[in-house]
Amino acid sequence: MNHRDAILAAAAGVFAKHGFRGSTTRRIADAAGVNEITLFRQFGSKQALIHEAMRHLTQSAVFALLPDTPVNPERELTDWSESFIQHLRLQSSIIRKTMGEIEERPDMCEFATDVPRRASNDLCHYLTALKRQGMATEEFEPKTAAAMLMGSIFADAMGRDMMPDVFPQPETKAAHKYTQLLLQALGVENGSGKATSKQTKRSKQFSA
Amino acid sequence: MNHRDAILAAAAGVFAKHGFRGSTTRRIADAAGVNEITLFRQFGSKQALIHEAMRHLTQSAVFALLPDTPVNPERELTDWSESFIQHLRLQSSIIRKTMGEIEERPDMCEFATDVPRRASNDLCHYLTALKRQGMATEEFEPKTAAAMLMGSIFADAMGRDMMPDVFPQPETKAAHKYTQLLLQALGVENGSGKATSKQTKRSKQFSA
DNA sequence: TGTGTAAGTAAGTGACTACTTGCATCTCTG
DNA sequence: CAGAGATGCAAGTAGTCACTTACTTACACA
Repeated sequence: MNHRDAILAAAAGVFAKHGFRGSTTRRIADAAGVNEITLFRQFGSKQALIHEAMRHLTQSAVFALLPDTPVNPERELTDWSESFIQHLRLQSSIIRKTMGEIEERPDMCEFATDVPRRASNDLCHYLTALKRQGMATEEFEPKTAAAMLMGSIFADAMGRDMMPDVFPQPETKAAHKYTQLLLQALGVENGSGKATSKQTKRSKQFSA
Repeated sequence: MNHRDAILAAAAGVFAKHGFRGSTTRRIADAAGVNEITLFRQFGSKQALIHEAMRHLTQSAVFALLPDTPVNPERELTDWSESFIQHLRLQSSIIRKTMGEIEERPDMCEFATDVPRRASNDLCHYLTALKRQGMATEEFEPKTAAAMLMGSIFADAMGRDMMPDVFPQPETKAAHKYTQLLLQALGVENGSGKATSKQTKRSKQFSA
């Protein structure tokens, strides 16, 4: 691996563990297996290095796309939700650090908001299309519905390790459950069959 | 104000702004209008002081209670949601800092999880009662529904100032909108009678 | 008046921090 | 082989941090 890339990866890792203040140049250099001075020669300053590491990280973030026109809402939305929650869980440390430090370092804001912004945009478009195509029998605001699904997923990804008893079990089904409950609110029929099939209004996926 | 209380309040304020590492004893002492040495004589160490300040803070946190037996779900849940979101917004700085540092300082965990734990418990009980009383026509898991409502509110309180365009407008109605959408998912009849779909219903006025 | 307690002042300690300088070493390329 | 650029090493700078020591002041109470 390139020295430069090793340093960037190390910086991201150390930042995820210790935040900005805790990311000493010594720690980053040790993690990268590189002399501390190399950091300064390559990036100029600690701030520039971490800035660069964050940009590098957010640029490489990808997750599932939603189709332009809904076909099987339950499956499409569940796939998306699971991909989204997985991304948030993998990055949970770094997200928590960034959120905690955003008031002191507003320059980080663009990196922190990039992913959720794109996600919200995609989801809103999808929900609007759902509505326009008459696949939802209930009235709803796409933005509110999108904020609810994303918020549930976000809170789960951030909070479950701290208080597992507050979130639905098992962890692996949580995104699916949030998605189903949201579709229930929108009055979207249970999509286990073909999309154009039945007209029933209730979905009882939670019978226990 | 007592010197001790002034120091505790100052510590909480400085922590909310700068986090643990950024909460230097000098900053806290200045904010409290007290000599730096007084901190150490009163609390022994910086860590003990901040620990004490956090305990002091969480103990004084109160928000709206849900009734044991639901009467007017929309109003009761909306009141609760609004009180909860208001609490989270007021404490958003301190919550973000605590979340960001919880991996480095697990001893803070109990303070961070105390409020949401209590909230989740209350909400789950309420939703279970709703179900037991047959006030919800749809099937649902109380824990999933509770996690969704709390998650939406939490994400809104944490994220709106960073990306206002992602959340429903206006800010003051957001908690109400999340609550309504959740009730829609549970199949709880709309108390205000302005929903376009589904059975509209009788008066909701019941309490003073 | 004497005593105990909480607070302030002054000075300093050792550890850590970002960052710099000077010089030696290595590797790649022409 | 020669030169250039990247890297390492040793040492150091100026600053901050939590925390300590030794001494002084202010005040309450008996």
